[in-house]
Amino acid sequence: MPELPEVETTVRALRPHVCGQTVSDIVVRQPKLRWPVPGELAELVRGSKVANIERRAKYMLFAVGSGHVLIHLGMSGSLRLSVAGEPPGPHDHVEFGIGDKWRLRLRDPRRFGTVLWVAGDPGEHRLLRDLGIEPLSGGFDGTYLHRASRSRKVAVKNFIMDQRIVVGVGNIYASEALFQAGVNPKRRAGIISAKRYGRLAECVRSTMESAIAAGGTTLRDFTSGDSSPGYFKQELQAYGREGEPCERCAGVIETCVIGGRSTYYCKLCQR
DNA sequence: ACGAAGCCCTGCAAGC
DNA sequence: TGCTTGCAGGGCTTCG
Repeated sequence: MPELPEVETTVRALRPHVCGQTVSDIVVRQPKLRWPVPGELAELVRGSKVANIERRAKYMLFAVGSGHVLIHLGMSGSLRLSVAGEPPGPHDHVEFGIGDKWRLRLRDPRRFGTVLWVAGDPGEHRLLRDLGIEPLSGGFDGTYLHRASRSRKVAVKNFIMDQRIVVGVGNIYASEALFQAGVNPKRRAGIISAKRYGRLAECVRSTMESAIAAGGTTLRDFTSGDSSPGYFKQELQAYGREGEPCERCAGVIETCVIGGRSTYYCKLCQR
């Protein structure tokens, strides 16, 4: 679930329920995530208010007390609010009491997610300091991509998934944006023209915006235990559509592996 | 500096 | 039915 649009959707959904509320307690059932959940987390945040929730790349930053709780959903994570009293699921590894009404739970079967405490400036944190530009920010455009890609030999799909270049683009939206832009995902990043990067940047942006508008794929229902599948899946034109007709030409969606990740594209109209 | 591969986990679907 | 295999929306780390 968690690429930029899903993380953004999560943050927007949580804010009205969580901001201004006091963290009453923390339960860590499984501290072995991507990195160990800090043992002192509970005493650091218990009794403090959540002042704000922000997103940077695919990370969420909860401003609590004197610092921030940094959360990444990894491959299989989701954050959901349950009403207090509802029993946790088998993969609800970390849980925050929010006020006296809610439980905020990190559910993450594969445990690639992250829950860390950041004491200082989050922008200086080692996980955040080298991150690239936000694709929905003003500075993200074809000129930026073109300049950053010169002499790069990686496939353009890997290039736009590189979080040091542009953040938030994961395996699904990389295929989608390249499909919309008519750019072959295997093409070397360094030989693509500025004009084509202009179109690609627009397509990355519009794909993200459409997905956010569709509500992402997580956290549709706060009070129920499981989340609904989300609407954007219906709008995918390339990802997961192997063998189906291309929506933009007479071709057929094919699949290949780039950088170890499955990739969907149309050989005919993506050059 | 860059690029490719390994690795961290569990769940699920497909194939035998 | 039950086992094995491969694959899954991420990204840090290591190696060449």
